[in-house]
Amino acid sequence: MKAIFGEYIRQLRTDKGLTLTQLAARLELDSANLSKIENGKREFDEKRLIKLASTFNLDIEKLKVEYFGNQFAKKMYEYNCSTETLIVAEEKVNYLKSTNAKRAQIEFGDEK
Amino acid sequence: MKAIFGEYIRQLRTDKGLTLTQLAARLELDSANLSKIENGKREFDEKRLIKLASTFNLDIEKLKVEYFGNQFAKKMYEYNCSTETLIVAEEKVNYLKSTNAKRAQIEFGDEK
DNA sequence: TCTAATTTTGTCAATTATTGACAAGTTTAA
DNA sequence: TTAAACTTGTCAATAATTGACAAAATTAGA
Repeated sequence: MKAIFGEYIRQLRTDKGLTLTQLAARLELDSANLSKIENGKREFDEKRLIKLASTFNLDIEKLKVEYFGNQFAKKMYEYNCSTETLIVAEEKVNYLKSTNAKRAQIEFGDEK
Repeated sequence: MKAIFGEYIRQLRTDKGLTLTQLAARLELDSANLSKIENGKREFDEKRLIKLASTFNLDIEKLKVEYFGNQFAKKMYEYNCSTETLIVAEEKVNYLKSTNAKRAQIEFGDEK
């Protein structure tokens, strides 16, 4: 289990036998900063998820699960949130989807 | 269902018959900015959760559920994350708790 | 209607956070 | 050793957030 996203990147990288410098070049960042990311001292930026996926041939959907899963876990750990938080989050995301689906229908006038 | 935290604040505020100015004073912010928060145009800052709880006599744990639940839902909606994300988040937060509990034991030398 | 209170919107400087970059250090493995 | 790989520290540049205020719009009561 990798509960820090950087650990996950390090795993991918070392499995493929890449150096920090090599992967950093692919991701367009400094190798020193990639080192910090892998060691949990900097955040990995959302905008590089796609590059990461293509570099390692990963399913972007699964990568997002890993990335945001870590992010939420970190917050919850930091603020000592109850697991109820996640149930509520699920309700709310479903609610957002349903209301915005409706809104989109109205906006595009395809309510039939 | 309130899927925007600001809507939740507005509900609390109007239920208690407070004006923006009155609540803003309690929360130590500008009423214009509180208006934006309630309308989802600015974020409510974590550091004011405690003031919010005490103003409305809310259980801080429940308030955190509401706050972070909204926050996670927003991210998931924005990035179109699968609900699998939340399952993974739960696993990871449990993992963090168990490993850091262990680490704390080692640090404080109270492994007995 | 008129008016005062309330709320909303726009703007912008100040603060704060994040990032990119580079140098200098340490560790690792041949 | 020593060269490559990795880590750490620093700092200016950039970006994001915040606080503050003015002005406009809305609402509610007289």
